[in-house]
Amino acid sequence: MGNDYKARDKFSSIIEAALKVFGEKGYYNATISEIARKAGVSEATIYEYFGSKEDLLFAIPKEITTQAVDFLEAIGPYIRGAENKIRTITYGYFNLYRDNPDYSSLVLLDLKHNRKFMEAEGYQAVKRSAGYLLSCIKEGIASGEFKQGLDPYLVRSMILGTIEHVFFRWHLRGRRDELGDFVDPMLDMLFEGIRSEPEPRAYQISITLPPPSSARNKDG
Amino acid sequence: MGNDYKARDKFSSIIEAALKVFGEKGYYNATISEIARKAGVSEATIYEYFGSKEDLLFAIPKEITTQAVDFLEAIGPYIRGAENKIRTITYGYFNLYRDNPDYSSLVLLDLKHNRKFMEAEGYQAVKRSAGYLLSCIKEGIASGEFKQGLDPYLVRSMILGTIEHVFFRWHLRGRRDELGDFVDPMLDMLFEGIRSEPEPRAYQISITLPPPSSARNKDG
Amino acid sequence: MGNDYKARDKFSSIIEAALKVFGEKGYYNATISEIARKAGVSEATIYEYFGSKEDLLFAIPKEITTQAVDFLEAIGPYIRGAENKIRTITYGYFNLYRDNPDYSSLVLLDLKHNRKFMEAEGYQAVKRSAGYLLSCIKEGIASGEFKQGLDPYLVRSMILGTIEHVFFRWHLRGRRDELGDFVDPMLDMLFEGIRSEPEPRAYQISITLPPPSSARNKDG
Amino acid sequence: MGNDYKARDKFSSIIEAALKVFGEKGYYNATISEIARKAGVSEATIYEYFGSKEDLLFAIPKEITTQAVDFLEAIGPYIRGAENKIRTITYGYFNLYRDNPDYSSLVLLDLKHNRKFMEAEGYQAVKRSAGYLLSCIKEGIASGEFKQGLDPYLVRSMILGTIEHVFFRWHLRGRRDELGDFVDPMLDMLFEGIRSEPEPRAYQISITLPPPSSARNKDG
DNA sequence: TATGAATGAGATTTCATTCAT
DNA sequence: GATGAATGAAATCTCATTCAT
Repeated sequence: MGNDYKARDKFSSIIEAALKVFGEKGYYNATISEIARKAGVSEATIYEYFGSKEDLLFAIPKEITTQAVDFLEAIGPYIRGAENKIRTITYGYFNLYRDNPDYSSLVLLDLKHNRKFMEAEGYQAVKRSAGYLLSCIKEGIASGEFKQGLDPYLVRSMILGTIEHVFFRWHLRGRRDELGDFVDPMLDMLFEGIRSEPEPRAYQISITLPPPSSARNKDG
Repeated sequence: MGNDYKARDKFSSIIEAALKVFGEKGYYNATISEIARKAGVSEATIYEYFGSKEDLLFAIPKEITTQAVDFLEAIGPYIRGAENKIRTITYGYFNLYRDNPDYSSLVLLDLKHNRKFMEAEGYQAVKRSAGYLLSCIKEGIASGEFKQGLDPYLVRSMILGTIEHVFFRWHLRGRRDELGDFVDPMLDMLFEGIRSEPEPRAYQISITLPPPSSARNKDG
Repeated sequence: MGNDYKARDKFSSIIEAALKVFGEKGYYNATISEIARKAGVSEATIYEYFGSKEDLLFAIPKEITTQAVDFLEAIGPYIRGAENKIRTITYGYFNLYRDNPDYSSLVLLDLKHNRKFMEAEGYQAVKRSAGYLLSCIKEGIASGEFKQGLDPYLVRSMILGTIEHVFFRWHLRGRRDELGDFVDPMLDMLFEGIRSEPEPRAYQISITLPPPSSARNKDG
Repeated sequence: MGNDYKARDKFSSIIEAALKVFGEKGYYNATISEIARKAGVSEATIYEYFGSKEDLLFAIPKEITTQAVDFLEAIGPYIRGAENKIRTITYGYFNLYRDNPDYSSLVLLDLKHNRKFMEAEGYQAVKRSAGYLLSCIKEGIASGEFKQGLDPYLVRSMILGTIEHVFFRWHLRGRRDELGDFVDPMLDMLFEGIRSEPEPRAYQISITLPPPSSARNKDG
């Protein structure tokens, strides 16, 4: 048990070190040796826990994304309306990426480009999160909140694509500039564009006509 | 002249081979040796034309993107309205990425993540194209086509982010599925969301009143 | 401890192999691959112990020269007179070069021409030994053993230059001919040339005069 | 003939460029390409004139040393005494090395370490010059100017070794410091050490004695 | 379980040299 | 004779990975 604890410790410190090193230098320019140094273990130890460099890469999102999605799915039912759910999820991404820059760098600059990742276990968490977002969009269409005939995949691509694009530029420019809150403005635009038109309603108009007068007769 | 022709030939066949190999395997997994084989030249010859592997990578967008941007900027003035201009540019990206999948793979999976690329000459063309898109968005805001107070950078991020995200998935899924035309639906949503509201108009309502009758008095 | 022993072993066998290969072929014509083969390790192992080919080159004199200089400096105080000290040092060089032909080849044919070596750590030992020789020459001048006004640097250059030149020729001629002991003849010449003149002494002369004769008076 | 002239021109400019580049960077770090650039010809042209990089290296001393030796040998007969001849030769080396630093760098740092050079044609000139110096030393011994029993090879090694050593250090220290005239002091020491002792001569001493006086008689 | 030490397998890059024009 | 263009042949160095202890 003490061993388990220590093992968990090592496992975590390796993941943590890998996250930092991968995030800073990118997968290909990172070396196992540097990760080992930063984790305070030997290189060989890393291979005790992870089968290969790539395995280690793939293990990272599994740890982090799972937590995030669990949370989002847990609070989902308590939020009313597709727009609000989507807003919550989007902020989930935003906060996750902003507060863990190494992680977002890793995901956006390394993981996303790795075809093998799609076959790895860690990809499931990512998929779940994207699937959850999709289901909320579909819900909005089904409930009539959003226009009928919308392509929910495209809507999701717009949301995720925008987030990724903005963070992308942020990373490539060295995270220098402040990341403003672009989520609300983005969703405002988007919802404005996809919200269903109000039904043409019949308005009740009451008009009180003045009593006919002689003057009136004259005019007539 | 014969020489020039041959030299240009080699130059092009190296670029072409590099595009293909980089596009397929990614920068780090591509080898000069494979590019040389595919181009039908020796490895050393590649180094005659390009100083290093990275130089070769950077030389590709310079060749391709420049052409595309030149074209867009040339026809720009003949297109009326910000929406139309933006639509044209977006289709420019779409067609370029769809018709040159190796190129889009290269740009989206390799070049964009390379910080050094931002300092390379070839980056200028990419920047010009993004700058042109931005100016059209600004123009739409200035002309009143789009809502006042819009963040043009965010709008651009939405457009580019969506395109990139969709192509991204396409590449990662092995370009299996058909790429539908998502540009029009996307822009429809977006324009709907950012177009200025029509001014509240005064509607003319004509009412023909029935002549007052005794029955009426009774009712009242 | 077993590990230390083995590591020291490898370190030494690499140094030894490098000494031999560099000594035989010269730095530029030697290859890491041959050194590795001769040392019985892989090429990569060499890079575990030495950062680069040049580092390996520079590591050799550090090992060897240090020992030699330590010895000379240790026995220095027990030797009386500048001439004797210089003779001892010169024989130190002579024996070192003669008994370690690969080493002298290395030093004379490779190291001495490497400007970077002058900035490397291993150069210190070489410098110390030359400095020690210089100080003995200065001592001889100060004590009056040698002529006043001598340039001690020039004297040192004559000693070292002669040694180097002779070994040089020896190496270039393939170490065929026997290396006679040229140290004593050389120093005899040199000391003869730089030793102070003996003070002009007063000689005692006895003359026995013949008795004065009449003849003599006539002459006068 | 015009062609011959031009050809000679190219030949010379290649030699000149090679001298400069080899002298500055050393043989191994020099490239044919740089020499070609500096000579204003194509790389291929160099191979028209010289069979290989090494041939080019060896061709340099042939040109330069031959001239110098020719001159020395020509004036030799007009100089009286071995010491004077040796002094003249030594100054010949000194001036040649000092006035053509690229050449001395080349000779001392590259050529001298090249065993193949000893088999090359250009080596003959070097050998002639050393042989001439040796013959002058032998002449001095034979004529009785120098001590009998001297090893003329050792004397030559002392002279050449000293010169080389001093220039060596000069080059390795980047030719920063002024090169004083060390030839005269060096030869003064050396000649002092090898000059034959004057024969013990019979000196003629005349003494004029005072005439014998009465006082003398008393003393007797 | 943990690791120090060792290495196999390549990749990039460099240049002297050749040859068709 | 001159050369632009092409390349064969290596060499250094890097790292993920393994294994005996």
